[in-house]
Amino acid sequence: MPRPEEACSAPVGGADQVSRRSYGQRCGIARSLDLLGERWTLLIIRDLLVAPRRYSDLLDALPGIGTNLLADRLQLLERRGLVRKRRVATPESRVVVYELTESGRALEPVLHELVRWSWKHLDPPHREARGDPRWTILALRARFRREAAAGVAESYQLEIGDQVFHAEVDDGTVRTGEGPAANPAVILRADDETLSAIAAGRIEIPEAISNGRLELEGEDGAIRRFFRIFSRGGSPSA
Amino acid sequence: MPRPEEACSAPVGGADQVSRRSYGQRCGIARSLDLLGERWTLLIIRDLLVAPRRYSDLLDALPGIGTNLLADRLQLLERRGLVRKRRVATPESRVVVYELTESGRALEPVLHELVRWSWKHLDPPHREARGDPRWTILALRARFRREAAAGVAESYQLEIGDQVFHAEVDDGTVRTGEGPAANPAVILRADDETLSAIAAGRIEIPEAISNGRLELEGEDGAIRRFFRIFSRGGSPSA
DNA sequence: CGGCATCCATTTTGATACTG
DNA sequence: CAGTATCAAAATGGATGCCG
Repeated sequence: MPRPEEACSAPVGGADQVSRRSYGQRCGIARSLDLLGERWTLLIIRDLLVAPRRYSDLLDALPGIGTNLLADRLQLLERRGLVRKRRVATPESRVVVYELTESGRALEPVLHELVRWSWKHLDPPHREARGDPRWTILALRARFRREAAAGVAESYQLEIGDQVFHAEVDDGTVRTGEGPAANPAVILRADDETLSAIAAGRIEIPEAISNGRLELEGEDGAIRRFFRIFSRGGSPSA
Repeated sequence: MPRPEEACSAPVGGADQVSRRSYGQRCGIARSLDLLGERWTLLIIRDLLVAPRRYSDLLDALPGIGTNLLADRLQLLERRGLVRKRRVATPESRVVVYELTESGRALEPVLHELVRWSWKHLDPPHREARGDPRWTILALRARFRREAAAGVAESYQLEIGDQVFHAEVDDGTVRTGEGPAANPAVILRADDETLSAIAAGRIEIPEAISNGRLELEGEDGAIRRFFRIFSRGGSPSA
């Protein structure tokens, strides 16, 4: 006997599988998870949130995923309208990058809440866990407090391990990205483990500085602003 | 060759499986998904958010889960510290209920963001999808705006289909639950499909009233307050 | 009955090999 | 580099059985 939910799945595409498992519930959470609940999906979105990436970049950033699964997830995400595949013409050859659509980018608040939850309610990560500075940038964004950034317009440079990122704050908004900042008011240097521990609130800034694990360059006022803007508290619900 | 992540999983319990799949990443999102990413897990938490429930209640609310999986998920959630099993002594017999721990309840903002995302970025649900008024109550909570509730202290009664719920607003906080409100300033009556569509912003309130799909009792001022408090906008990120 | 444990058919997944 | 193809291992879904 065929299950009722599958009976009338709309025949949208061509050689579409008939049975992607759906919860079949009239509930925003269940319906979101119908699209996002499979393994790896949200992690792909996480990695694309920082910048568009190529297939092989994603493969590197997601150890264990397996080439077929990555291809499958990207196709699904594309059909679901969360990811777009774009051909970028470089001098030598044309490259394909995957980038988030607006719907995909709109998942950032969901991921912020997950990160915040992990800070408060999970044990510290295992030492052998793999890190990536881009994930730490996302954690930084989860600490962004719009109110504290009102009226501020300056940029910060973050040197995490051997990679350089920037955060441009402009009156209640942030934009983060790879590469150096144009005219940074603060330059922050730390290894990824240190900075992610600071973001999670597991170590204090003065402690990290005196340990030599965190280095800061810039005027005192700007440094204070930076830490006020990227400080904890943003959670809206009680 | 054994995978590195599995090499040193702490031998916590007794007959614990060695290999629950972990992403093995130093990233709050990945680590949260290590605990929450399996199928059904977040839906169980969703259902427990409204009120503690028994095994068979959950089985009813989650069609398709299968008895073994529900038992498995509940055990996992208990070991992970998100769910607590409690024996409640009733006159006739002792009953076991599952309830969220504080860490479990702390996931509510994550679920709110998922619901909000679904409103904006998903197509309307299929007509044959199964609904449950409790999910609609959660959607209502996702619309709660603390600022609009500042200084307000009154309660509302929601009659969804044949079930009755209450929402008590008290100066920037809400408490929702099953059963009637003590002294409701507003009584709202609608079927679940209507109210969930209103919550998602798919139909307007005046339209629903003139269709006879939504009924409101109470003073005009209180009704306006209700819809101001439970209105859209709460998303903190840009 | 409520609360699982067991068995088995399907799906998903992980890992590797292979191709344009 | 950007994927398919293939196949073994694990997770899931469904039915059924057990036990206070």
